[in-house]
Amino acid sequence: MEQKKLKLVDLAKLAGVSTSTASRALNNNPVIKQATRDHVQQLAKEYNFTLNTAASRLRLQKTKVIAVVINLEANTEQSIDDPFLLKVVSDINQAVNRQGYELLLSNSYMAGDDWYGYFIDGRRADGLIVVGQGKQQSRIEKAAKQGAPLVVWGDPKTPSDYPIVGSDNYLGGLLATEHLIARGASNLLFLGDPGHAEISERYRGFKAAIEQAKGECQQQTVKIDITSHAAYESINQLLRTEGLTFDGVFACSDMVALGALKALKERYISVPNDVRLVGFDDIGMADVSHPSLTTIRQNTQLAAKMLVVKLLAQLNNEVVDSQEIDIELLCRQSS
Amino acid sequence: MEQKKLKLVDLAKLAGVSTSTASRALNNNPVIKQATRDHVQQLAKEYNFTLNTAASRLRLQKTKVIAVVINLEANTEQSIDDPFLLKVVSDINQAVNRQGYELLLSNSYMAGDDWYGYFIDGRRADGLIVVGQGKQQSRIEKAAKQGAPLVVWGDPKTPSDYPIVGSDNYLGGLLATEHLIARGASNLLFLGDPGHAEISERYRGFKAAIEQAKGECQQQTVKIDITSHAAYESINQLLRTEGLTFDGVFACSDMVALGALKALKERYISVPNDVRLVGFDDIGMADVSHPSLTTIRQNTQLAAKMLVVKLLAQLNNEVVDSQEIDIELLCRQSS
DNA sequence: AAAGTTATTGCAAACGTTTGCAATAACCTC
DNA sequence: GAGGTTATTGCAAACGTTTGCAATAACTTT
Repeated sequence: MEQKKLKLVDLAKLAGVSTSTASRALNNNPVIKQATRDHVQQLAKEYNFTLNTAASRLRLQKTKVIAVVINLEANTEQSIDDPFLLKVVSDINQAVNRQGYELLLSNSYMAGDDWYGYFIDGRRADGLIVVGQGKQQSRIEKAAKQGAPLVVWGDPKTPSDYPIVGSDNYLGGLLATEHLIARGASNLLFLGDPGHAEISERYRGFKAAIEQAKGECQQQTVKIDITSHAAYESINQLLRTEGLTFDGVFACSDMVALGALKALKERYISVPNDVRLVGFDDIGMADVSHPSLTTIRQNTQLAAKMLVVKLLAQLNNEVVDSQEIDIELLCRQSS
Repeated sequence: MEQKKLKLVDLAKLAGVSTSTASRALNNNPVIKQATRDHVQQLAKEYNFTLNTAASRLRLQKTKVIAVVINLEANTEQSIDDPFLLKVVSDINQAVNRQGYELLLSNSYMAGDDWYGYFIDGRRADGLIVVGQGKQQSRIEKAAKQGAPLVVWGDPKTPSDYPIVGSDNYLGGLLATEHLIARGASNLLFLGDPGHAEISERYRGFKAAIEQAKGECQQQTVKIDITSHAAYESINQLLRTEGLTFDGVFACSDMVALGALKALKERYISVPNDVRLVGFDDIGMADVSHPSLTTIRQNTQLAAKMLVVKLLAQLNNEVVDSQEIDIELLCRQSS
């Protein structure tokens, strides 16, 4: 069953041409006569021929691979299991493939701190997509400074030497909060970690909306890790110690919102009647939860496409900027 | 900033040894004097030296890469966004890295039908982990027959030429259903697609539990795609046309369970009082939903580890079998 | 101190592509 | 049909490692 692997030279022999001709024929090089090209390609199909990518990469000095690295601080942040992040990765995977590249999935465990050395010098990938700005960007900056083709999913407003693609988080926060106010909330709670780049923009939007309301609104902020569990705990805690001191919640992510929702429901606080709740992301669960979750939808599919396009542009030595992706308020039952 | 990439021969020159010695020193080959090894490794660190993996792979004829291919029929099944599948991939990623391998994330879009040719002959990876048996296993079988080192996440009871790692789905179905009955349900509904390998085992467990109950139980089956949306729709439909004809639901996955839960809550049918509900998987949301979801927990972390171990064993020419991973009933509020 | 071991290093070939350049084949033009 | 142009092909080098084998260096032993 297991046959000897066919090499280019063998295929060439079968076709009765030289290796160079075979190579060019496979790559559809127009310098080769059409008939010869067809013949070689036909044989390649017939014999299930595949190029040895290792050899090819060595010779070409490029890999046709894009590395995706998930950039999370180990302890406190969103975990790698966060459904939104995984969705982003999955969308990037699609986008990468559509451009004929392959996707090397990586985390800091393998790559260490020297991303340029590991991926680029090591010829593991031609470029990097970093998912998650994190709180600390030194590794990204270092890689960029060394000249790694690189693009980041994060907050596009952050000034940087490298392009960042992400949602308009400020606008998202603004719209979400305006919506809460419009729905009658006047004691607003922000649930999230303003120390985190993307979240801080959402927080800025939150504050701006309250500002606009000219003192009609109270606000408070509870700083938590970006997990549903932390949200659940902190809302519970808050209700226990202070009682129901708010009637509108802007959660920095849907997972956080769902954690909060659970805590509220357990105490028979009605959403949306007693408390209006808005999340962020529009993960699959937002629609399935009951009440379904009003949220700011991030267009991850478009974002993924832009990430890849911008990365390929860099490989092509073009200069590219950061880009904001439009968001959208999805009004559902929770508000 | 961008310096010329250091090659092994340059590093050797710096160390004052030959390329061969440098190579062996880096690989910690004991034939090289300890002092020399230290010296070379020290220099490598200092100059941030990285081997060119393309060259290395060409020479060694192996890649230290494992390909993960998500094997889903395009149209009807769980989507690639399914949180459980993504969790599995994420756990595999961890396990792969822990063994010093890298992970090439792939779907059938790139690999086409000839996985052996694409991954193995093409020297893109040393072995394959296939996630999802799917309904149709021909591509897997073909790759296995051609001698691809390969291991599958799926239903381990399926007879096969290749090792399958997965949960004891039959037992899971049995436990879930016994639990429903123990909680007083007697009109049971199975929600899922028994045409799918893993689900069919869960279904077998479901039927077995009912059998045990000696005619005390009624049963019905609603065949749906494995998505929360399909579940929501079908429960809605069922309630509309037939009314509440069941008091216990075994959903073939948590996403399905959550979709069902939403439909029930919208009609003010109490879970668990009117209807007891059990899911499968234990995704993150199971705990966050309200009521929290009783479910059969799949130990994906252990499974991922076993998948990788078994794949590496194959690379080592050992013969390996399928393996069942223990499951566990997590009793929460929905039952 | 010569001969025999053993520890350590270096030479050179090989892995399988791609491509610059030279060579040949095919076609024109007058 | 000789000379010129263009279309098509092949030769051979290069990409950067790793490793079998031969060579040398460093010890032992007598």
